[in-house]
Amino acid sequence: MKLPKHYDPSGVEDRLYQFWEGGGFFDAEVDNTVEKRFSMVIPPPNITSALHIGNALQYTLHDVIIRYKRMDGYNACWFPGMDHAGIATQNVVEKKIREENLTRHDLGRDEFIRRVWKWKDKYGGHIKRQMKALGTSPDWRRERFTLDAGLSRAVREVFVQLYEEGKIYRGERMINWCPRCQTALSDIEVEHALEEGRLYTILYPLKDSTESIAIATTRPETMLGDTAVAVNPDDQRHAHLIGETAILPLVGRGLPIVAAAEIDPEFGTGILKVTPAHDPVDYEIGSRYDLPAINILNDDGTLNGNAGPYEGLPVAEARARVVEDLQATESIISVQNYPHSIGHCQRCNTPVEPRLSRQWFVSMAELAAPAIEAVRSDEVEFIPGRWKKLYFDWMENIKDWCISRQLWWGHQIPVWYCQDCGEMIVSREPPSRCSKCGSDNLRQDTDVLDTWFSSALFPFTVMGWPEQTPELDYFYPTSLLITGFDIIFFWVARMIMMGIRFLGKVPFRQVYFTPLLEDEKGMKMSSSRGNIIDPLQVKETHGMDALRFTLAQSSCKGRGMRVSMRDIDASRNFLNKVWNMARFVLLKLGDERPGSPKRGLNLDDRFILSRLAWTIEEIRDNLDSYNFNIASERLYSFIWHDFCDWYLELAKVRLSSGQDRAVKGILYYVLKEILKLLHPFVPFISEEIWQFLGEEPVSISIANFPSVGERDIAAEEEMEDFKQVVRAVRMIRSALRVPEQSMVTVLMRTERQGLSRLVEEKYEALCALTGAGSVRVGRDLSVPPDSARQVLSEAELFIPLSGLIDVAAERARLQRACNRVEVDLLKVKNNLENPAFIERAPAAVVAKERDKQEELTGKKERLEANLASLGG
RNA sequence: GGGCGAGUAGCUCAGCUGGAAGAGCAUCCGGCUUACAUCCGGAAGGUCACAGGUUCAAGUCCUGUCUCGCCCACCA
Repeated sequence: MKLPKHYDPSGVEDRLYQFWEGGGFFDAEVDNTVEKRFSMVIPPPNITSALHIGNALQYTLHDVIIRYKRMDGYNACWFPGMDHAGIATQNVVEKKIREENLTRHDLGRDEFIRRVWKWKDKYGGHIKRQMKALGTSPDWRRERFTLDAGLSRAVREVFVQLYEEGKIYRGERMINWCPRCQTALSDIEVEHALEEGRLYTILYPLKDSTESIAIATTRPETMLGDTAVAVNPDDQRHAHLIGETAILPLVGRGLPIVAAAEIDPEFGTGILKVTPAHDPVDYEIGSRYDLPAINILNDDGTLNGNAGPYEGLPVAEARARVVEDLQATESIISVQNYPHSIGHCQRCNTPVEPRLSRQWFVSMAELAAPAIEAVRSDEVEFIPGRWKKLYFDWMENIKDWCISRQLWWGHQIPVWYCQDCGEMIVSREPPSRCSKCGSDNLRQDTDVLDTWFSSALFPFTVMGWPEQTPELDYFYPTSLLITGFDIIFFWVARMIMMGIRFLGKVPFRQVYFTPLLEDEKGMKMSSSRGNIIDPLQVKETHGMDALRFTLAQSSCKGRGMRVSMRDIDASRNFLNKVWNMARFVLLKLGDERPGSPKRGLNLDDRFILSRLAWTIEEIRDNLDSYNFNIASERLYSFIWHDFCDWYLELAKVRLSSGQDRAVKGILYYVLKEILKLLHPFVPFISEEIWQFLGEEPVSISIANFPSVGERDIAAEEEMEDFKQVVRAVRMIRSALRVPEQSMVTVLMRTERQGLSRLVEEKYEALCALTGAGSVRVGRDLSVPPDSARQVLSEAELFIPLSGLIDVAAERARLQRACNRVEVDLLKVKNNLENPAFIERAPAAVVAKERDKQEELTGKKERLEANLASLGG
């Protein structure tokens, strides 16, 4: 059986995935006899998700690491799962039933939830199939869903415990309300964006006076909820107003004028209208002075009965009408354009309304303290470390977390209210009767919990908590979390807090934050911008390995990484190279499967083994430190430039002369090592080739990851010399347009023993790799006067030219080379003529500088002589 | 208003603890050389954003400045 000429991923990938899954190669068992253990939990994708390039990146990096660890002898487990994604999923299903002209209210809660589950079974979890297409290797048997029975039980357990210790409470607070989703949101679910708005300055008359005060606002309609006016007590212009009463235009309500230090006298007129029910600052002031809070909004964002004649209008319309009416009474003295920041719902981008509302909250400060310490002490290590600062800034000023959502899809809050006596019962399981009055007329709180509440528990609930499972003993804390920095507050911080609180241990030892994906112009990739790369399409055209390799190779430590189709083309080309390299080796091997030779190694062998050793070391180091880009670059350049460009080309010569026995063994050995190194990055193609080899183990996914060998620096340096000779001959031939067919004699004059010996030893290879017909080496060669000359570090090459060369071009080239050398020489001279340098620089550096000077001087002389010989 | 990150070849980026500017793509020239034209060989291309400073020595360390990107913040 021979490898086909081109690697065709389609067909291969799916077949291999089935082979892996069927063979249980990704499964991990608790095994206390194995000390080396490694675990990760997936950032659970939403059930509504389709695989986009962003999660393709994250899952690829997960998979590189987990496969590497698995091969490296770790009992490595990757726990998969999915998130019920409260708002997102509910929105999708609501949209769907809208096609039947139904709202969720038409269906009722139970029926609606039944529909969502139905939807989940039918359409949800595409992403799981897509993760398989990507080649990811979690232990699928351990998959959990945040809303399944076990995790729901854990959620109730956590809720009740936090409630019992007073960390969860219910209260009326200023929250963010999305009028479209009709639910409360937490502060971090609000995204601020600068929008063009207007600043209106409105006159409020003073009671018992003919005077008015001017107040600036961007939201005139909220005046309907005004219950006071405030000024800064230190503001000389306005302090005298404190204690007086202003009259609210259009409404006529009297507003006490109070003092508030938070008012910036520089802004607007320095006077603030106070609307306690619809602004966080106003709420503060309101509660200080015990002012009434008048809510003017319905849940859907229209104005309510408190707005009098404006009742029923949406906010925007109400604003226009209020402005109109104010203008009619000439109460508006100025309107100016004023761009300002407006909060929007993260899910539906509707402007949110700050609003006073009765909700459930988690008190965070106490939970945060040990979580801050855990990161400060590197018990949880952040990589890159700069994200620590962001974490600390947020955690040290953490606000209470609004966890109740007025949705139906989610974990319903485990609180019941007695309809008879009003008692509130917080319980893990539904109570049958009221603990106070014994009534069975109980009703559960209708709200559900923020989706992130259950996500925060995922690292331990995925292992079966609150049961004391062997998995928790063995795999918790997990070793590593890989995620995006955009969910550092939503998820990472909360997991750390909950892990410490409920398990007494941090949930993970390290967090690697991936960069965010950008297109080739540096724009954030998003479907709305239309600049995304669709992984499934790439699978069709290039294969998933090409995508995986590109993503790993682009994953730098910056904030963003740019990826374009060109990069994926380049990866595809690389994999084609790998394929053909394997094809070549197998072609030469036939049915042989030689062992790796220990004796009879020549320079080429020693060179490639040494480069391999270095490459393995680099890959291990860089994977261990999550420098995926460097690891992939090292692998790429070893395979392509060390192995294919040099070792294989040299091997051809040796194989054709039929003299070398070691070469086949080395070819085969290095091929296998390369496949193993490749496997974490490009599992499909490496497995496919491995299967052709018929090697043990049956899957490369459980082969041993290569271990670091000894380097042979001398061999690498000697080979470097040889490469330089080859390159010099090629260059001079190319520059002078010596046709490929015409055999030339290269004369090499060198003082250096090593070089001439090398040329003699590798004479055949030198001719083969350069197209030279013959090479003569010696100190005193007689060089024909019309020779073209190439200067090597310690030698000169001549090609006798009987025919024509482009003298002018060659002279220009030499002149440029000469200039470059002169610049370098000048720098060296400056150093050496500087007494301070001689005195203070380390001796080794000074010696090196002297060597450099000698070398450059020689080079310069030769170049000049050469130039002269061209008649320059 | 604070904070973070980036500015190195036409493009995307390496360059770790300071000691002769690197790679890949793109470009140009030459090649179907017994695995690969998704390839091979060669070349060209850089005041390392700017200005100071520390040092014998600065993409590399320090201080400013500019440009871009992204977070956070209750100036209504």
